[in-house]
Amino acid sequence: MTQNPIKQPTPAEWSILKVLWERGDSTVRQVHEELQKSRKIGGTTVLKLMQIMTEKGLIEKARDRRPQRFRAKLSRERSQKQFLLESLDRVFAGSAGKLVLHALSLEKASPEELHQIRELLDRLEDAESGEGQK
Amino acid sequence: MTQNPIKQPTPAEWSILKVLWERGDSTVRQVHEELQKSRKIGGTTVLKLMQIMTEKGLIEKARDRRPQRFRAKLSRERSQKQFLLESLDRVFAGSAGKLVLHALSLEKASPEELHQIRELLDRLEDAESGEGQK
DNA sequence: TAAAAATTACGAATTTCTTCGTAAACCAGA
DNA sequence: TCTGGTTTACGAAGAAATTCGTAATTTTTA
Repeated sequence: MTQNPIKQPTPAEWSILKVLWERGDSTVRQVHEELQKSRKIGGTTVLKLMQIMTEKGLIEKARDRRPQRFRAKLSRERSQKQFLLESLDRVFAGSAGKLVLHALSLEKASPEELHQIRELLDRLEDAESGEGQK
Repeated sequence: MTQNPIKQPTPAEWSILKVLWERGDSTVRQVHEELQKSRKIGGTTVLKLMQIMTEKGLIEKARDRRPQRFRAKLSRERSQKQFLLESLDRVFAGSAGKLVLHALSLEKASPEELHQIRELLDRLEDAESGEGQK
């Protein structure tokens, strides 16, 4: 077997992963400093969380020398996609379209992003129309 | 004050809400029967969950006569939107565009949905272009 | 190298979620 | 009305998530 059934990160774990993705491999101290900017949290709490995440396989030690550095094992993109896949069933009854429509209606996407979305949409609809004549 | 800081439903709670949304106001027994189609779960477990959900304000009694009926307090749409709003920060670092792009790339939206998405996109980009000259 | 500082391990308390057993309350038919 | 089945309340156990204190270990520095 390769990997245990991939477990979704918990909210606290997402916050740690976010730091690792944004500033690259980091020590516990660095992660702690970053998290403290947005909320009160103890240093050993962060350490413990990161130890558990290591057991779970969410992160790994980037090196063993003493101020250990950790890195996220999965890319941000991969993790986000996984998150959406699981949310689809639980929250949107499988309807990806509903999900997208709701997300768009939040009106929080930038013009550039809207443009990218349109391009992706074009590709998807093209693929769609070609489908019939296989 | 009106409402406590809206708490996201837990996975088990989503599954109960789904039943209430899909078959309308229901008794504990009815919800239980529905849930059992997809997984093993005790009757009193469902009851307890629904009692807690009532305390939290997620659902409410539709009537008090003995086989009590419950209804979801928030619409499915409202709840889904709320879910996305919270996911945005936690998972997508605020980028709604990223969220939509990932969701689309799952390629799980139907042609009709893609069409609806395009229409919404048109409206959003129109609004966007008009923006500059306020 | 010894003391101080930083880092890590360990264990445990707390909270939330999920689960259910048991008992109380209620209702419907005999 | 009595009684048996249904429905509801209550309490509590077990698992997962979050939190941290204390102690052990390692590194730094004086």
